[in-house]
Amino acid sequence: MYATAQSSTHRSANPGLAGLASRPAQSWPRRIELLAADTEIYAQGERSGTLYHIEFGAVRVYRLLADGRRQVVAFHLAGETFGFEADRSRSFFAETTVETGLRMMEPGDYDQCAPELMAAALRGMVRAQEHLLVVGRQSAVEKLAVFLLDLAKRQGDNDQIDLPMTRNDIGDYLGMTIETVSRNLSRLRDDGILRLRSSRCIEVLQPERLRKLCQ
Amino acid sequence: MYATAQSSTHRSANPGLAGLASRPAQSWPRRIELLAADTEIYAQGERSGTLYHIEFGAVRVYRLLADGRRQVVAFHLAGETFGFEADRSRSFFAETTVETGLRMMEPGDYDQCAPELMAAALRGMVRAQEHLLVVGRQSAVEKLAVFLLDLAKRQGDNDQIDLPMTRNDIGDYLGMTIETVSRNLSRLRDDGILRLRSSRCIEVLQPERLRKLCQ
DNA sequence: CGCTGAGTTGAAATAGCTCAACTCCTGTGG
DNA sequence: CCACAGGAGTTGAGCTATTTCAACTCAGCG
Repeated sequence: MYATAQSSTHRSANPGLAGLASRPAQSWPRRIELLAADTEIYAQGERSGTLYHIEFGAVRVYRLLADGRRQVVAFHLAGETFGFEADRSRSFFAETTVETGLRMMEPGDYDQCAPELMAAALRGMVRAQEHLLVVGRQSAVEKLAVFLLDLAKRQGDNDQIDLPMTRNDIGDYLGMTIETVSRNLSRLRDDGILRLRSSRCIEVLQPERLRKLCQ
Repeated sequence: MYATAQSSTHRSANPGLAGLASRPAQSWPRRIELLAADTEIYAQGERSGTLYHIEFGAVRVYRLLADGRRQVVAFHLAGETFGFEADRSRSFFAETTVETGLRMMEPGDYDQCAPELMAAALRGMVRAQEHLLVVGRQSAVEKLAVFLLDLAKRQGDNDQIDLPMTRNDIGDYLGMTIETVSRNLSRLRDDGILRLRSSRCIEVLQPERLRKLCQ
């Protein structure tokens, strides 16, 4: 299931920019684990502790309700670190969304409490709370606009956006159905704001108008 | 605007139980600042750093959109600590929802990085992400059930729940309108699950049925 | 005792959901 | 290299939960 890798598709242009702090390279092991798309990294209830640094690819972190409804609480892209938990056991599931290269780190003890870990944890909290505003208080188009601009920024502010996840993932991240995602992307396309190069690649034609949609 | 206090209404029965870790008493100053209801504690953009420990009362932490839509990202009750930020400046607003007693602490430097602060920050992140599931993926009744059970637990699992906030606050916390909050509370009352003793006090008549609603 | 803000209830409007049909990739095997 | 199968995405039509707008009640307070 694992293999050591040095190349893959879906590589992000700009590691280090993104959400959670990137860490000094020497503290991460050399070895990169290559995981296929849709591979489980950890599951709710498992013992927590291990942190992960994404070399390339993307990861969804999510939670489930009993009846299968799913909320993706975060996507993590190349250059980002994830796996922080408050407890000894995982509160969430983590899976790759595309072929992904990971470095793993056993932080020994959280109480060692490196400042960078603290910073990353705090950033994770703020990101989650900002996401709450989007999910709770914005309309479908607004949600998509925020999502796309966030992705664009994390990929180095190209007007070409790579979507390393399905419409289903996006829907479960933004709290809406796959059909609503699709319809509203089409709407943004019809308005001349986006061009849908392929289902996994979007070109932003009018960034200002997209930005205006975020409020 | 401030005064030193030793008593107030809306005191929570069970400090220390709640969301963010309570800290060793000696690290907090003796002095309690008394704030009236709806008093600003800090605003978005202000310099961050200060942490707050709630002696009694309640606080809402929220974010605004340009057009005034509001998302309450967290309520904090007696015994809880709040004020963590990832940045040098505040990402959120914090206000009292009722008359509240606070102790303030300048943590000098976050990089000192006490393990308890790390733990509290991580719990904050997990709470926010769990809240995301509720806001993004649950129906109005389900949201209210989760909200009430959470409040009950934090108040010591009485079947009497004190609501130290308005319907507006609740709606902005759960991502719904004040009318939907009201209608669904009435519905739970009509179903015999709740008794609305007053607009700020709810008695849970059938906890199991309420729990079942959460999925 | 009446005023005011909070909460409740009703009716109509609507954004997003559900169900269903259809298209379009993509990748696999002949 | 092509054909075809299956999954992912799109589009349509009708439905429904929630919102919006409005009227009304109630509790607390000067």
